[in-house]
Amino acid sequence: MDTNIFLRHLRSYVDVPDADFGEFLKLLVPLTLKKGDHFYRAGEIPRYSPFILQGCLRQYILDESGREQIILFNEEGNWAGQIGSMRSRLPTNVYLQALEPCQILGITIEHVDLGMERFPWYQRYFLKKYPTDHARLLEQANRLKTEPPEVLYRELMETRPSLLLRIPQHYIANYLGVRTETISRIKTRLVRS
Amino acid sequence: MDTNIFLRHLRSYVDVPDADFGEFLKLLVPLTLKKGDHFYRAGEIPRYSPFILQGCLRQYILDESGREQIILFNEEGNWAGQIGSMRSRLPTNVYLQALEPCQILGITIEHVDLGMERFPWYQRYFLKKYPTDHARLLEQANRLKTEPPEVLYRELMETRPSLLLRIPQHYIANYLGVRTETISRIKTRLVRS
DNA sequence: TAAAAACGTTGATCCGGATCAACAAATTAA
DNA sequence: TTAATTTGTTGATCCGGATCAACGTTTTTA
Repeated sequence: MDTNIFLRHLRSYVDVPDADFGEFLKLLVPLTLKKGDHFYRAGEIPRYSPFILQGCLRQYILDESGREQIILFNEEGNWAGQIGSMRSRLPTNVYLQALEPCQILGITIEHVDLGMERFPWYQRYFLKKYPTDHARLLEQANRLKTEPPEVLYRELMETRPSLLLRIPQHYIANYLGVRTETISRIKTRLVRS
Repeated sequence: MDTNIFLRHLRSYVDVPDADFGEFLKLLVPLTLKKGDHFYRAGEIPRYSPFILQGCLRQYILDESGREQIILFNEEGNWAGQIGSMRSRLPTNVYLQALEPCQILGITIEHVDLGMERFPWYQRYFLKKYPTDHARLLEQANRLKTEPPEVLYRELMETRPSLLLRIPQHYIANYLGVRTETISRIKTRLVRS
């Protein structure tokens, strides 16, 4: 199991001494998911926060009418967790599902705390990452509300081209808030021009 | 300056001993805002996180085209802050502006930490409030993207009727992602039925 | 308190995306 | 490897909200 991508992720935020990384890894447990598996469901309190070594997942909620609404996609090299829910012990209301076979490193909230006690850089990592993520998520949510779908789709092509290759198009459509037919038409429009 | 609303807010999350509250209040500083004042702007690191004793504010961002996009409205009895930005010392990218004359209790990040050391209930308050807020915000952002504006407007009438009375309608329109004319038409439709 | 600015309404027209339907292509499973 | 299921495309029609314009009302400010 190649944990290099995890080290690179951490180092994109803070300095991580080579010596620490091996120790730190002991706090996480390797897990695998089959395509379609749910890592957790709404109503549960997740046991692990998952870092994705390989694969792709989607987070979605069920609205009052029972329709799935995709909140975001997570690819390898990122966390996909509802860590807030783990910390507060309040059930989450999101579903986390593997869209491909996945290799995961899972960490419990207890080990998060342990890690922060032992490794000062891990604390700094949180301090830097959390508010940034939160802000970016809100901003993205705002774009989904205001920008026309063609702009959003072009943005995805530029910022996350891999996503468009690996994920069924109707998931993209759902995420962007349009029908899959509309994505089809956007694509032909983009090719023409 | 009536701080009762603040005590009630805290007590809606955790038990606060009467004796503690007076002490705790010393960690906050009373501030006032005139209508139109900005409490902070994008690019700044806010000095205080504001609890609103009286009044109403809006949080908005400026998109690449320079258009204002309202993220949310905050009325009295709530915090309106970008506390993540204060903690991480990274500049925020949101504007916080008073839509009415406001009475505020401001707290610095240093005093937040001090408060958490001194008052265990304040720690529990954070633990309970933060993830809940985060989740609710995301869910609301998702509704703005998926629900038709008439549904959203009716929801506002039920959940935040005071908002519709005190805020200019074009702000509501911006928040819901439609034009002010559309709100006009929704209102007449709702009256008819 | 008068003038200016901000705010809200109504009508006409236009357009983008939804919807429905039929079919094609690609995956998955038996 | 064939059948079944999932996924994607294309066309026709419809509808909700954008846009533009004109006007009325309310709030600000001098």
